[in-house]
Amino acid sequence: MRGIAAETQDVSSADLSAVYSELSASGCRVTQQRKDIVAEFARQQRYVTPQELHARLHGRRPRIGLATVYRTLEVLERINAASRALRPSGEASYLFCAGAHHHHAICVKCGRVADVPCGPVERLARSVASRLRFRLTQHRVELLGLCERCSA
Amino acid sequence: MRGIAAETQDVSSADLSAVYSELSASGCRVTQQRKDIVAEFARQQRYVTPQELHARLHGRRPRIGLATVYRTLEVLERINAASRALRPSGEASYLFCAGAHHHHAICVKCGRVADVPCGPVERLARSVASRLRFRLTQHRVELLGLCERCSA
DNA sequence: GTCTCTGCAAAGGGTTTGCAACGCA
DNA sequence: TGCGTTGCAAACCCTTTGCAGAGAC
Repeated sequence: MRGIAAETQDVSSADLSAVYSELSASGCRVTQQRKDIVAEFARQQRYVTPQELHARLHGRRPRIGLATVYRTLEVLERINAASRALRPSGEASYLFCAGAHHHHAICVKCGRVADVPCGPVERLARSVASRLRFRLTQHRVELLGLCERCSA
Repeated sequence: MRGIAAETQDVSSADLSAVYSELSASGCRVTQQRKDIVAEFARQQRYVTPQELHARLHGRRPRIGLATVYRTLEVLERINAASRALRPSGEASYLFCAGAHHHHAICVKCGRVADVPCGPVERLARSVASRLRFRLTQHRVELLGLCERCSA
């Protein structure tokens, strides 16, 4: 389990390179726009909307279009480098997050996200499902609250 | 825990009356349109979008406007007679569902919903949160799969 | 009689799509 | 060079809002 993401907004360039490789391996081009988007996206360490990301990238050269941000995030989700969620308003938001299936604990104050391993959740889901005579195919869990720092 | 909803689409008129009373108690008018919407909504026993509900009510006399369906579902959620969720597309959908906080197991084939009590979920959430040093304020759980009948 | 609700249609706002130019590989 | 990608703007579509008339209490 990884705890609350470190304070620094630096992201190891290894993480970025891994994404670029995966893009390549999936037959996608690694363009300057995609690099810029991924770098800024990874820096966030929280759920961001395409619109927010676009605003942060604004003025970049070359100028990045909103549609490109949408399309890039869609690609990142497909190669498992991003996780998509919906805000209550219906807006989409994405978290830069690689690796095996897991869940998230989200700080309602600062937005930072901690990973929740799937194991315990899956055991619970299986036990509940068997009581309901339900054949589970998927489960979603989201914990909301205050992270250690924000609850101080 | 209530299991998969019964096959019959009849809804006890007691359920409907309870909603009407709650509407009244909240200072809302119990109009013919609201009665029609609640009756059709309750019959569904699954998550439905305002648009779907409107289509089913179409041609009713008096003719019901889509905006009225949206407004009524919003009111129902406020008085705890409906639960709102978002489809991956971002569309809103509602389930007629009263009572204490709980979660849902949803059949991906027929759409029927079984209630999942909150107890076990809350225990899990607390244990995970304490490991993350997270002060939990809310949690959301959704189980997806095949109900007993659809997996046969 | 008062005040909420309704239907209609227009406005709003996030997301997607079409297309010609661009630029990785 | 070929084909995926980009920027722009228009199209989409769900949802919300404004308003005058209708209806609940």
